[in-house]
Amino acid sequence: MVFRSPLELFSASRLLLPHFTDGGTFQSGSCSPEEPVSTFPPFAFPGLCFSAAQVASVCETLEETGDIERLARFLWSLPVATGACDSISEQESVQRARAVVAYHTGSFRELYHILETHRFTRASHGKLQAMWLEAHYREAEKLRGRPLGPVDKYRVRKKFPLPRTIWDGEQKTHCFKERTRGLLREWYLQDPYPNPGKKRELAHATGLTPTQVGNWFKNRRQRDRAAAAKNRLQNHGMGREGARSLSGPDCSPDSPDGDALLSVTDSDSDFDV
DNA sequence: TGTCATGATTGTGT
DNA sequence: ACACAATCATGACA
Repeated sequence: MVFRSPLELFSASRLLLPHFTDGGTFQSGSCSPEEPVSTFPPFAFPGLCFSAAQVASVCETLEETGDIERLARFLWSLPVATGACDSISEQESVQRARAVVAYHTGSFRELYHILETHRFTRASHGKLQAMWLEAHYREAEKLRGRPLGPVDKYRVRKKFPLPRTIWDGEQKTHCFKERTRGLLREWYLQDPYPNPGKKRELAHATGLTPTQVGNWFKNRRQRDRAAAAKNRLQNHGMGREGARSLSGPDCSPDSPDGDALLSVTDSDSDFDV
């Protein structure tokens, strides 16, 4: 019998390997946080002697097909802690496969350890980051006994930042500079619906992209409208005059909803009232 | 931990 | 294509 690939050979030999699903509990190195990362037997199946590259290739194929159970058995069959295995463990695909298996078996301690102690290339970052976050979300969810909202997830991300092994450290700024915001507010008061030319001009003046400028105006209009609606609701009982006086006579005539209550917001009362 | 302010994204209607 | 509402993401404060 000739095996054309390591995967084929592994497939043929799978009957000899442990099936952790039938009655078995595949929880190697997974059930308790204190357990060592790997409890794979030293040489579960000595008949399989793959080169490091072949092992990596099998890992990649099984990971791609999504057959996590087989991937787990294959990893389990690999030798550990012998000289020849160092080069196998060095393969990124092998570590990534171990991480995938750890994730799918709920062995989150093991997953975190793998991700923290091996440097991965950019190509793997997306998937590994998703696993890191999802694992932490699940743990937090279990702890709290209820699904996490966006803010809860944000806090989990803050508490467990991505390790640099799976993240290039690129940061995004969240708030614009005060000078930038001042400029945007000035222009908004003059025209809350700037044309593309004006947007470009403003983008140049502020150092933002035209998209950012557009987003800022969009958000601003939306929040002004929300504040106006809230105001109307509050003033409902105090008579129409009071409510009307808030919007003023020169309320932008071309505004779509006709109630553009410019800049009477909770947040920006500092500059616009 | 709840809540608010603010930048970004998404889905929908015109 | 554009404006909109709803929502997410992030940072800050109480």
